Amino acid sequence: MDLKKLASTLIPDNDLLPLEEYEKMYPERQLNKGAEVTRLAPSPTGFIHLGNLYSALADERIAHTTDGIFYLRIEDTDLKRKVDGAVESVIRSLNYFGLNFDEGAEIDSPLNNYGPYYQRQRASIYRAYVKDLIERGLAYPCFCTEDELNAVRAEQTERKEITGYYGKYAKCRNLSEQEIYDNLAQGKPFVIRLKSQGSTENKITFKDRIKGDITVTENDQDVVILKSDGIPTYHFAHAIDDHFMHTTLVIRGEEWLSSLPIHLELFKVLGFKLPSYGHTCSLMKVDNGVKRKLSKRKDPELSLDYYRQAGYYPKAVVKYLMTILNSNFEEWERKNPTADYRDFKFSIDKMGKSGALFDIDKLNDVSKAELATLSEDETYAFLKGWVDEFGTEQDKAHFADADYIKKIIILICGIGGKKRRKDIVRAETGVRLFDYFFDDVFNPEYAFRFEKGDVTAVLSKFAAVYDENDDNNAWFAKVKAVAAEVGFAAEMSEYKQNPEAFKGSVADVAEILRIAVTGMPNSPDLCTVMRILGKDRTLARLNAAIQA
RNA sequence: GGCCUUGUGGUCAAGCGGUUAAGACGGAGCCCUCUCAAGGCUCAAUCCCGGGUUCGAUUCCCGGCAGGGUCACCA
Repeated sequence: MDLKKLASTLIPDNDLLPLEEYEKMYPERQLNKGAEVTRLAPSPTGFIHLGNLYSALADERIAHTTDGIFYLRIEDTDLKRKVDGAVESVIRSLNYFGLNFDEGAEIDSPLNNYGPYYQRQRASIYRAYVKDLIERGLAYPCFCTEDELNAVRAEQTERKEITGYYGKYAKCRNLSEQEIYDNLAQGKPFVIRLKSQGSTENKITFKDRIKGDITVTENDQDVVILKSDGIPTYHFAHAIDDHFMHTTLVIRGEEWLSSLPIHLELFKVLGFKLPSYGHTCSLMKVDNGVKRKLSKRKDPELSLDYYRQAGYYPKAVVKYLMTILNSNFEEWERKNPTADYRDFKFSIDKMGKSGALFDIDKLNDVSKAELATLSEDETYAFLKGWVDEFGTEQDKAHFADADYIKKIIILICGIGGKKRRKDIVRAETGVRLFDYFFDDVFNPEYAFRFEKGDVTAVLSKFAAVYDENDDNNAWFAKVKAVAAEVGFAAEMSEYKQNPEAFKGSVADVAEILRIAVTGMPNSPDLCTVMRILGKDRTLARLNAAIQA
């Protein structure tokens, strides 16, 4: 068979360059020894999720801790799944979480020498190599229809055989020259398949950077490398792109492990050096007692927007992911409490081999700890940002008064005290902590645990002596005095020794005041709350509670 | 089902033939205290099962069992 003729019939393109030219166009990168080139290669199908961020973080950390390159390539070979704006969304999302690309699609960078970074724009490179494979007898056209393929698969399943296009099932593999040209003449659509040289008899031990040694069999499937629309499949594009873009380390989800044999064969027949691979395990969750992979459809917590809406501090999400990615990260952080997480020596060897359950409790803990490191200005800026986007109209109005809000932040976060408070876990719930400082949303439930007469006595007696200029000691002395007057123990120690002798304790008196002023039995330092509210509103609330 | 892969407290996990089997989150309790939060202290809780190998297995081997992944002209 005249393979040269077949190749130019199948791939008639006249804009293809000799293969050496492509090699020259994409020379070796000039990087330091040990520098890793990693990439995020999403399909523009929609929005990036937590799983993507998880592996992107590994990519980004590895590249940037080795003085390497982290780039963005768009795998848009499936036109059916393209969504407008997806690329910008990916970049924006990653930036929001503090990850930046050095190079790639839609990235403004002088390093963009390995593009185009959209696969659809790289068609001629792929086609040149497919053509070469055909000429070398390593690829062939296949005219099988979808129905035929489905029928074969059904038959294979029936007989409990391995499904796919291989061996005796590879009908078009041995088509005669005449049959091929007849089919072509009839205008039948075709795909190009790899003529696999492998055999499942042969085992290959492969070293994965995350999973360690993995035993796989050689590929024997005549996989499609060029689809009928002339665009390559993922497998082929992966081999070509990661070769020419000089990716040194491919980090991707473990769902790719099963197609690794295909990639191994592709790199081999193409004569390319194999990059190293690290297959990450998926984030899991427990659903009805069953552990399963986090799903885009079923699990809102997989969406990155979920975290933005819930008001998680972006760096907290990243740090949480770091704790799963490298379990020694937390220990390092305890030893270096003020260091930037980027100073941590990220190591691919420390990455876990099995899928971690997504743990919202842990995230919450990381998040509140992270928020507790911010100044009042930073806290204000963060909460304000959330309020502007997701808050109610009242929230927006409240947060317009920066000075007032900052006073509350200093109280709620314990800024300036010995120990920071960690009341704010995330903005969505944290903003609610401000509500009782605003009359328009203050809506107390007076759940007093004492007799009306005692409550009224406490409230009115305290109102009579309250002075907003009192410091905490003076203030508390007055609370104690009121307690004593109404038959409550002024000292906790006295009360504990002899509880029956009193109606309650000074703590209960404080509770009554607190409920009247904040509407809740718990709050941060009441004295400060009153001072922030100011004398008039404090007294008004005290009186309102008496009336109620 | 075939193939690949994983299996240490509820969760994330150190551990690499001999350990009282770290630590963190979560839980319980105590202390502190005007409540809450924070903080300090304490407690409960783990090596999937069965065979080997070995003086000795959580660690090595084999077999079960259980989980996960994957079997497209999607990536």
